[in-house]
Amino acid sequence: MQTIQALKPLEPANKAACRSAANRCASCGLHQICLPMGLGESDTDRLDGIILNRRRVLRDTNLYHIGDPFTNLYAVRVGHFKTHQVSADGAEQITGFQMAGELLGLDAISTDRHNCYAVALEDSEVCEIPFSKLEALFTTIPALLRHFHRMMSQEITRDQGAMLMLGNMRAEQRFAALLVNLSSRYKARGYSATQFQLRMSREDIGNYLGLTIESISRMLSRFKKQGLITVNNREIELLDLPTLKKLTMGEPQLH
Amino acid sequence: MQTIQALKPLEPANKAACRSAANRCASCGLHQICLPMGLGESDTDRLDGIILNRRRVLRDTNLYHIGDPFTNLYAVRVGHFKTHQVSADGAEQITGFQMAGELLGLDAISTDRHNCYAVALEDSEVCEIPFSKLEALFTTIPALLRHFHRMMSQEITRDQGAMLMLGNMRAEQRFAALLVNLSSRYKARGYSATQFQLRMSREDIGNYLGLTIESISRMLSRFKKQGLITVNNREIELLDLPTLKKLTMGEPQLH
DNA sequence: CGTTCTTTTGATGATGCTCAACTGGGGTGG
DNA sequence: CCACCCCAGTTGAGCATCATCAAAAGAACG
Repeated sequence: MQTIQALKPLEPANKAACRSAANRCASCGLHQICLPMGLGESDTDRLDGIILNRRRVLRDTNLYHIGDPFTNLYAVRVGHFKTHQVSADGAEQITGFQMAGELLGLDAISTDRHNCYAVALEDSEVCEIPFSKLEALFTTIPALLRHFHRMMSQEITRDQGAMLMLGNMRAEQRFAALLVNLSSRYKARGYSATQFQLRMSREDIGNYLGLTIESISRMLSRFKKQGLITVNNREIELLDLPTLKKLTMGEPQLH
Repeated sequence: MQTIQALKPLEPANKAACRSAANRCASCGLHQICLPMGLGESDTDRLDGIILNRRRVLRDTNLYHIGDPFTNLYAVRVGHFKTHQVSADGAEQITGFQMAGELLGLDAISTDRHNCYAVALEDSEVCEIPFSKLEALFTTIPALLRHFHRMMSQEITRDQGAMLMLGNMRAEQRFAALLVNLSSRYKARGYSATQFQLRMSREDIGNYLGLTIESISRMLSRFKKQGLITVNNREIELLDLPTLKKLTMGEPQLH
């Protein structure tokens, strides 16, 4: 079970101790994906200087709730998260799954309050980035500001891609698209592109894709029967990535 | 027809002339919605100083194409735009409708190329904001940077709201949500919240909402029959905004 | 006033949802 | 250790929503 998945014990609350070498951006395996991407050594250190807290978030607990006052951005250090919105009638919509090196909280800047819920899909850790201190750094580290803008812009593009999926694709396309997407993100992080764990429940997958849990289950069975994947609970292997990629495209449109 | 809708003639290509008083941010009716929001007089002038071009975009023509190199952001000054994505199989998805005071091009920052198409829905005008010059201003006008971040963040929230709509709502809810959304945006700009023109075609509406043109047409007829709206081509009046708002919520979810 | 494009309306059907029953793994308690 | 429960997931049957196809009506434009 992920709940009791081994995590290196956190250092004592003493902040200086928390910033031992292993916790520094410079020595973090994600620093070429995460916020410090492209920064020189000294600038990375200055960014490091404002990230005083790592925070552990247990499975199924919230990193933040909608409406919480906004003070920090968070970078996922270990684990996985989902973010979700809730509509007026209480319907939930998962707006994204976040993995190591990705930022959480960008949507809160506009209103100074968080505009979604962020929940850990497994026991996870985040780096807490005080936004006001980050803003202060922007004035003296242009490269940091640049990359921050890129990350926000990327989030916009990502969301618009999700709109494309929800608005235009059939169930099978959407599901294939999610698998291919996860695959490429794991690959970018040095993990296998074809074998990984689905950190989210079938229900989460269905919700994200605008489908029901039953539909997801049926597609998993079908893909398995077709020899495209193997599944064992949440462990999945993509046996035929090229065909899955083709599936994301569906029938070519006529006009 | 909108095609021949009266537009004040543009000044000659002479840039100095183009920045006549009427064209300046300070005297623009949108400056409390648009990028200069909250800036003092002198900072507004400095922002003004980098916006040398207004650009006219005729109906059904592109402000930019996907893949175009990114050099400028654009603020809608007059008219309306739509942005759309195209998937691998050629399916189009409209990701948003933009009106006066809204920014176009934020999605291009991440890759230095535009990641969507922007098309004028009617003869329109935009203010061209050279992004590199804007970045230069950021270092000396913190309030400008702040508000820029807010606008990007707002775009993220907006897109995630659209995901909620596409993933969870039924046809009727989506359509009511669009009407209510347009209504509030016109209201924020000082126009009537209940009477306005639908600048986009039925096809555009359907595409944006993930529905077919026939479904849109049927809902318009139904709403009309129910006394919620009146429609005449693209002219629409919302007769019962409270009920429309209720419709956006659909049946309250059980759990 | 014919041509063309957009919109409306109707009839039919497929995709994916709802409801329901069943399976299997994991944890708990006797 | 087994019995039991509980929850997540799977599978099946029927159905609703919305798409598709088709045709006609209305608006725009030369």
